[in-house]
Amino acid sequence: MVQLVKRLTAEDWERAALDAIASGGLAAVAVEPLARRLGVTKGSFYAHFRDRNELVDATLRRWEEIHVNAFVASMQTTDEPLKRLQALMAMATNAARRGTIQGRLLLESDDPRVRAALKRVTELRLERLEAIFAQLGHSNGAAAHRATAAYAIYIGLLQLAREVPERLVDERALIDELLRVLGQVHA
Amino acid sequence: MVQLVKRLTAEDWERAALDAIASGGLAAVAVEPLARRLGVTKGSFYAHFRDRNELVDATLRRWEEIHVNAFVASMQTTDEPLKRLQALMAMATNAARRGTIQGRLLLESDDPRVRAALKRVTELRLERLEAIFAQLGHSNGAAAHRATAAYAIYIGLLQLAREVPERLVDERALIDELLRVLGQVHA
DNA sequence: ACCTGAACACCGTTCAAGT
DNA sequence: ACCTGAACACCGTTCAAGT
Repeated sequence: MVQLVKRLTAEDWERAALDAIASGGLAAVAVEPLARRLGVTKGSFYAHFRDRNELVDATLRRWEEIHVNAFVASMQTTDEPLKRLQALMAMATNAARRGTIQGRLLLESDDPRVRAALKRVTELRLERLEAIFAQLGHSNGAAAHRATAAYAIYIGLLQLAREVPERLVDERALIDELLRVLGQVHA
Repeated sequence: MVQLVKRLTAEDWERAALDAIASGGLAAVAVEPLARRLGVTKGSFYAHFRDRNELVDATLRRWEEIHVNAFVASMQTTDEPLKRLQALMAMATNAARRGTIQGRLLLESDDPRVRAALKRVTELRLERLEAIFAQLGHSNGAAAHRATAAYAIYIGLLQLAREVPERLVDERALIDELLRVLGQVHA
C-alpha cells in the first residue's frame, strides 16, 4: 500500500534548513517556520534533534561536505596555476551575486559554529593557494603571504560585490591586474 | 530638588544599542533586554521610537557619524601615501581583534539598513584610496583598480583575522609586501 | 520511531492608565 | 512627555498522549 502519511527524517530537516540559510541566513533556521513548511507541527522536530542548535550543527556539517567537494572539483579542471587563480576569483563575485549559502555564512561568522565550519574550508583553500604560488616560483614564505593576500582579496571581493556592486563592473580587468601583480616572482 | 527618578531620552537607548552591537551584534539590539539594562519596562521604549526598526536606524546613523569622523582624522596624521595605506591596513586587523562595532556590522551586511550605512563609509574610503594611488603615480583606471584591490584586502584581512588568526601572526610582513606590490607603478 | 496538541518562557508590540 | 502593567502574537522547548 502507498504510504500517504509521509514521515520525515533528520535529513529532511537539514535540507529545509539549507534552503532557509540560502534565502534568509542562519536566523531563518527556525523550528516553527520549518515545521510549517514541512507540513508537521513543531513538536515533532524534537524527535530528530535535541534542540535548534543541533540542527544548525548538522546543517553546517552537510554544507561543508558539499562545499569542499565542489571546490576540489573546480580546481581539478586545469593544471595551469594562473587559470586556477582566475577560477577562484571568479567564484567570489559569482557567489556574492547568486546569494549562495557560502556568502550567507561569511556574514554569520561571529557564530562559533559557523566559524568552525568556515575555518576548515578556509584552511583547505589556503593550502591549495600556497601550492599554486609555489608552482609559480615563489619561495615558501612569499607563497604563504601571497596565498593569504589572494584569499583576503577573494573574501573582500565577496563583500564588496554586495556593498558597492557598481565598483566591480570592471571586475574582469580588476582581477586580471591583481593576478598579474600577485603572480609576479618578486625578490 | 534632585530628580531621583531618571527619565530616559532616545539618545540613551541608542547608546545602549551601540554597546549591544559591539558585544552581541544586531540581534542583541533587543527591546526587552535593553529596557532591563536601562532599568525601565519595555513598554516605555515606544515613547521614544515607533518600533525596534527605528531604533536600529537611529543607532546606525549614530555609528556612521562617529566612524566617518574617526577615519578622516586618522588619515590626516600624515601626508605620505604609503604610510596612509599602512595605517589603513593596520586598522583592519586591529578592528577584528578588538571586536569593534565595524567588525560586527560587516558581518551583518545582509541587512539592507546596515548595507546602506556601510556603503557610504566604503565609498568615502575608496575615494581616499584612489587619491593615494594617484599620488603614487598611477593612471586613473589603475588607481581605481588598486584602490578596490586594497580595500578588498582590508575587508578580507578583517575576516581572516577572525577566521584563521594564526595565519596573520606574520601580519606586518604580509602587509608590507602587499603594499610594496600594490604601490608599484605598473605599466 | 515519529507525530500531535497543549503548555510555558522569551521578546516585539499595543494600549489603558499613571506621573 | 515618559513610564507601568497587562495583554497578545511569535518562536524555542517540554511533555503527555497518540500511531
